[in-house]
Amino acid sequence: MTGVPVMRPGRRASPTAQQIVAVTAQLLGTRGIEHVSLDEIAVAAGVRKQTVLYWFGSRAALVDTVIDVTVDELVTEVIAALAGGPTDALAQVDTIVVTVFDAAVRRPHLLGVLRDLRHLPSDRSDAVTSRLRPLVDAAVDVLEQEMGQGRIRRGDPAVMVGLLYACIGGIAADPVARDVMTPGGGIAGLRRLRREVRAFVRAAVMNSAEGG
Amino acid sequence: MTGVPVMRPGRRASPTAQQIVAVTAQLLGTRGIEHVSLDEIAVAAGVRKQTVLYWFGSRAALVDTVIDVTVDELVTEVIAALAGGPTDALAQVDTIVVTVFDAAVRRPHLLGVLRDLRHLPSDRSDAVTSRLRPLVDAAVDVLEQEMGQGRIRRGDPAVMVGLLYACIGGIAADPVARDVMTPGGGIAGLRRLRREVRAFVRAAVMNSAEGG
DNA sequence: CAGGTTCTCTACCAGTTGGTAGAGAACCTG
DNA sequence: CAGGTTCTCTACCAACTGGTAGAGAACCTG
Repeated sequence: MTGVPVMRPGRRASPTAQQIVAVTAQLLGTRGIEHVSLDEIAVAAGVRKQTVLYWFGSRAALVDTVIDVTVDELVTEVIAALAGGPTDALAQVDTIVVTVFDAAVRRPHLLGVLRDLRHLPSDRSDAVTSRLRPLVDAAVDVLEQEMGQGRIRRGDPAVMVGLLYACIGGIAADPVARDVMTPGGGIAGLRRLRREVRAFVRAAVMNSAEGG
Repeated sequence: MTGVPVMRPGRRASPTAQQIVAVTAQLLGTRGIEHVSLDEIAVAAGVRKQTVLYWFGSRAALVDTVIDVTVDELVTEVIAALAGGPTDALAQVDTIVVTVFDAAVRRPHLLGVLRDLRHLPSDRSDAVTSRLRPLVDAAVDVLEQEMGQGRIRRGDPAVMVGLLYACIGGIAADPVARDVMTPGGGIAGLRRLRREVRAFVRAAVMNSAEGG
């Protein structure tokens, strides 16, 4: 009987706990998962360190919660965008690009958390992979189907999905890539960048013989 | 007059110092720049912590050296490959993809170090960007030139370079992307992955109206 | 009022970190 | 032999880390 297993059993949706998760997501996503201490989290959340531990039991448990919440947020957003958009593959790829791009620019911590997974124990990245799995599988299905109809360039659809993720994620969370691309920056730069990314991805995925 | 400014003034190419740099590059690149202690570095290099500090003065100075050496190594490799290959843009892009891909697979720490820059002070990533600058500029020149001749899809060449980097770097150092793409793994998987990446990048960059 | 929930407070712990201090031992070179 | 270079040794330091302990104070609910 470990007193507090992962999270306080009572109301898990306590405003305080939610506030802690939100603040922690921000901090971990922007500064790096392992580069933020419990004290910093507590201060940023306007709470004492003991309150953080009261709700989550340990730092690791808090990090786990934050990762899960963050991934779910991203997945939910993408799925919602897909549901409200057109159904042909090229347009859907475009929808994903725009959705993730905007999310990455407006709330950089979303992809920042994903980026840091390589420094965490592998069971953590496995957990994230499994949460992304339905979305990935759906994307693979769409690509495969449209490959059969000649609208999408033939190739391994899973690799295509991975490369799409790398393209979009790279521009958001990688300072090297970002500096190379947008020396100036600013809103106009971002708009132009988004246009370029869309064109790049479209060209990479499209079957050039068709010209869809 | 601070006794030891950055590195011991004597023979900078001391075998011991070189060994320390090599070992540290491995460790930092695979485990994360901030996740390796001086003691671990010393043990891995077969040396005492004081010897590390004797040569580099501080951990930060050692990290700086390692980053510089690593980036230079990567740049040198790419430039050498470009010099020995064909001169048309599409083939050169392909050469870069293959070179960086192979480097990333065989010596993952090369891109691993680049990946971690976002957790370091910005002057560090600026230093890296400036070291990459000549290579980036050369690539931009090539792309611009071939855009004019219609062999490369029109667009912002700097963004294209950034996206190429993101594609290749992403698949090498990102466990999420990698798991998505190569659930099996193995040498055959890597070979197939490389083929897919080449095709993806080629399609993204090529002017589909030509079919080069 | 009783009792649980939520949260703060002070105080403390052991472990790890980067870094310092200073002496001494090999080793090579002039 | 003298003197510098290279490296090890023991010992220590302050700062910070995640985490514990236990008391107490608000607060709401029955």
